[in-house]
Amino acid sequence: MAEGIEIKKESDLISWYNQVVVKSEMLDFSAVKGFAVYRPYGYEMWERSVSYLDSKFKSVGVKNAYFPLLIPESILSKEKEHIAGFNPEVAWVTMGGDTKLDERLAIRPTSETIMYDSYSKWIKSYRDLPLLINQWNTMVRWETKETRLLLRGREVLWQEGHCVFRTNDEADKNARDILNFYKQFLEEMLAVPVFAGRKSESEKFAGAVTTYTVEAVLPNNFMSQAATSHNLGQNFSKPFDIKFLDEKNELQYPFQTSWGISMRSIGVMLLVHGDNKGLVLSPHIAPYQCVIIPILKDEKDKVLEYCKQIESKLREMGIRVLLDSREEYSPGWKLNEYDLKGVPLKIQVGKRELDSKNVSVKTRISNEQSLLAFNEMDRIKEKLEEIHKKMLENAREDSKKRIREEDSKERFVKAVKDSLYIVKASWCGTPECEENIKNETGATSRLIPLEDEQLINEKCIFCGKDAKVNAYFAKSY
RNA sequence: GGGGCAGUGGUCUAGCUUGGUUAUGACACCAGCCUAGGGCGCUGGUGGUCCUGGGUUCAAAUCCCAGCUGCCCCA
Repeated sequence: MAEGIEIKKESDLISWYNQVVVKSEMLDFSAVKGFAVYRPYGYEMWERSVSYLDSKFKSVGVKNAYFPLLIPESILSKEKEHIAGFNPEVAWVTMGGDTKLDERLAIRPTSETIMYDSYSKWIKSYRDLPLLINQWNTMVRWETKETRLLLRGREVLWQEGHCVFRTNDEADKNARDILNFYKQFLEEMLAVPVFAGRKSESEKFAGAVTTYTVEAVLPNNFMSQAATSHNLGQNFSKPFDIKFLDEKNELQYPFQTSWGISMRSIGVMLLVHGDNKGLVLSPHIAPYQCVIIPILKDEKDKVLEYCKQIESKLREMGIRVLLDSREEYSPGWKLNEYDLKGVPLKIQVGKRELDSKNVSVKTRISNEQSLLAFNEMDRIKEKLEEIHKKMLENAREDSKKRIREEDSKERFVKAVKDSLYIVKASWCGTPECEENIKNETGATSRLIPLEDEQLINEKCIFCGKDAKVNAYFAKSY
């Protein structure tokens, strides 16, 4: 069983993070660098995420399918920017048993190429469009830098949606609609507020026309990309020879999107909400929303019987509840254990509660304890909703405090270099300027707001040329 | 890509500088007793490729080299 949290969140964020993720029994390291083990407690959060998102995707007509893990090099290389972007981090299969393969096979770093190879066979007429397909799978990118549980692994659990449309407008709308689903997921399920925007030229997906992104603010003034959605234009339909005949009997190249969210989003949630006692989970994602801890001293059997009544009542209400009646652990031990695991509500029940037909309810976020009558238990449901709302609100306020508009280059460089705060500033948007910013500060542009905004300054914060957009700058995981 | 730090029963660790008896302690785990409103207590017990491989040596957890894993810094 897990022990206490020794490393504080504020003193060393990553050590703290590794500690709570492992000790809460969500994930573990494996023998291979960058490949994590997802234990039941962690995997259940992913299952809940999958089920939420899957029904969102299906609500706009997207169907699930499954494409191969391995991609022949000739197919992966068809789109030039795409292969240039991914080549350094592709893992290759070169042997089949003892035999060297004639053509090496890439373990998918993403599936645009293998899927569009099929799409070119399936799409013949405007009647075949739109084609809306998603797959839940894992991909492998051979990260050479440091890897981190959930945040940057070599194998990533995710979904990738790949849609094909007749017009650019339809494609762009799809990319934005999905981005909106991601934003809803992060806020409604994980209580993680995000900023939506688009990526700069150098940060966008290899082969995309536009990459939309949702980014979360972290407690160390980093930003983390929680999901992306790409408008691919005709950049893939042309090299992959995906064509359809329109109503006028003319051959056209369709417009495509691809979009994905990974289990990193769960990691971001842990960073945003966790504290020195462990995880803090939104009731919407928590495997257990509520744990009952019996105080088994006087009238043990009656107390236990009462606990079971409470358990079944909560279960009837559709609440995910755990009654932990193990006698080998003390109540105090259990309180600490479920704090570590982030359970939103703890219900303590002993002789006192039995006699008064009450339950004592304690929240994870504020550790406030209150008394609730047995016949008022409907309020638990409200309490859970309040907790989620409060978590989102708190995180939103915290995010805002960490962002500042800036118009002095000197302060900009210092702020992002030392992660003092996240900077929003006017910017020229060119790859050269971004490269220089990265070299000097270690930070990059994280997003450019979607709506047209008034420029903070006429000139670029860094190079002083004419500014084109406002952008957020921070280091990232 | 370059550099640095770390790795000792399940967990955290002492020992390493200066090689030498049976590898230290705490927690966890198991048995029994005892307890119970924020990590109870007592007694006894199980558990070790000292990260892996090689080298130096009469002798390596300890010194040297390489690799693996984790973390940090620089490009």
